[in-house]
Amino acid sequence: MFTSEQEKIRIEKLLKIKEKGINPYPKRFDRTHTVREIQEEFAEGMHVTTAGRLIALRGHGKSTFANIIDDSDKIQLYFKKDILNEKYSMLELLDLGDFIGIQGTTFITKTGEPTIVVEDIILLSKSIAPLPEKWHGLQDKELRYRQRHIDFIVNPEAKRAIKIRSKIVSQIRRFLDDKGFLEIETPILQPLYGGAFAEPFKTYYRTLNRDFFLRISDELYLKRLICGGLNKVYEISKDFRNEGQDRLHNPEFTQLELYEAYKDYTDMKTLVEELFSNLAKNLFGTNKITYQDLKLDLTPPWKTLTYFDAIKEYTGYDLYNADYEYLKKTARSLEIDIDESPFVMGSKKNLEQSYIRDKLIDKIFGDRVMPKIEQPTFIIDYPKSISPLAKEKNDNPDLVERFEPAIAGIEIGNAFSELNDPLEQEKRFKEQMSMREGGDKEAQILDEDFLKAIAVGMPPTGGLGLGIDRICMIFTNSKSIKDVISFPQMRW
RNA sequence: GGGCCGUUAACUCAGCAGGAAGAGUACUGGAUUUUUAAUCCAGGAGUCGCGGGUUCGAAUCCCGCACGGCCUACCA
Repeated sequence: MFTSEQEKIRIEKLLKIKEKGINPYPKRFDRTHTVREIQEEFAEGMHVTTAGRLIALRGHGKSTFANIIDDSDKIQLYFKKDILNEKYSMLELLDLGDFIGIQGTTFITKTGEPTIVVEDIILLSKSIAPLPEKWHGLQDKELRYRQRHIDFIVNPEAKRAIKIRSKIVSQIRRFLDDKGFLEIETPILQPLYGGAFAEPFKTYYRTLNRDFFLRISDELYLKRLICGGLNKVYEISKDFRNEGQDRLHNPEFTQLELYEAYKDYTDMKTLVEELFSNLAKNLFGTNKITYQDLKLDLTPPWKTLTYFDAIKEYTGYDLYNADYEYLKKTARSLEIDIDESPFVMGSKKNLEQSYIRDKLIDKIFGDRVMPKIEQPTFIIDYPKSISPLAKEKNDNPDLVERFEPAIAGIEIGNAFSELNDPLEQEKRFKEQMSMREGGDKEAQILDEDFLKAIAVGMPPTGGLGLGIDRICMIFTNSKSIKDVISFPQMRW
């Protein structure tokens, strides 16, 4: 296991330490200060006891400089033989990567560096496997994702993204809790999967002798809670989709879903705006952030653009009443490879013409419109056929009360005025089922338990889903979703 | 699924008109009591991703495979 030259050398040192009667892995260590506290409160002459990982050693014979790092804060240590006496030889048994505890007194060197002159030293944990090179760190992306702990040690940016993510999630909880929402956990293992268009991961539950699915969405269970009289509910947790991976998709990802009774999608818009500027202010103290090369302003109100106006604005084509032949022509002129798309080829299958049409429009939207929307924008009023859980618009039954917030070309969520008419919902499910029979593997499945729940009665309800990973990408300026996931999915 | 690129020391990388495996960091030994990418001297460290082929000779050329990255496709 530990076979490299350097590992063997370190193991020899470890044995030597044990021979000397020193425990290389003691149980605990009391600090008077963390490294951060020392840096923040720094004054010359402080007596401190602190600990951290040794990351640099500069020996000068009878004196040695070192740096320790704790969390993300560093400090310089100064070891002198005539202060430490026989303990100075302890340095010979230390390696970069070891955890040490020290007691000493602060001072400033002649070059101006806050430093601790060490009066006592204790080994807290011996490191066997060496850390990567100090200038370049760990560059290899495969190693960074597979050995994420090392990535976090040597690449401060990697750790920063994960820390900001934690703050975002806890701030979202605080924001919603303060508004009186209840956080509720619903099943991850589900006998049926619903609430989104996606292929699921499948598993098997022995006791019940049947297949289960990892959820693709939390939607239908949360809405059953609304039917049950819980008026403001949310859930933050993993959903799973058995699909491709790229810079915006990981097979398991974190969603916030929330539902609020007596509200509609316009209320959800306000909530999104409020949440984002709350996050921005708490994290950075400003609504203006930079993502990649884009300067973004999250200040409410955000721009609102209808789905078809957005298509017109970014492609130049008005597709609202376009027939299928015109759409195909448009798709080709936009260089969208429609022959590759099973839905477009669906004309060969037994699918509704209008459904194929709307799927194709949505492909044009996803490929050529969404990526171009830079500033925070609500895209509203989606076609009904691709929104089977949303309420129709009053003035146009072909469209629904739905929006997707877009930032920096990234779709970060989805919201509707939730459909609560059981008969209409049943009709929409049946349409989905016939699309499924026609070959659309992602069409939604009729969920009788859900239908029965809204048949008992669901109040008017606004619902919202937000992709937590993508929000974290925006706020941490990460180009890939992998950078905001502690352990991204890799082949084993 | 497709395309392009990558895989050489613990890390970052060179070497690829085929001819004895290299550098920096890290490591080992020595010198050095204010350095901070410390410095100076000496040294050790490799299944060149795996398998096959061509060749007198392959890290280098050819084929296959594995893993990864980027792009693309699929995908709310």
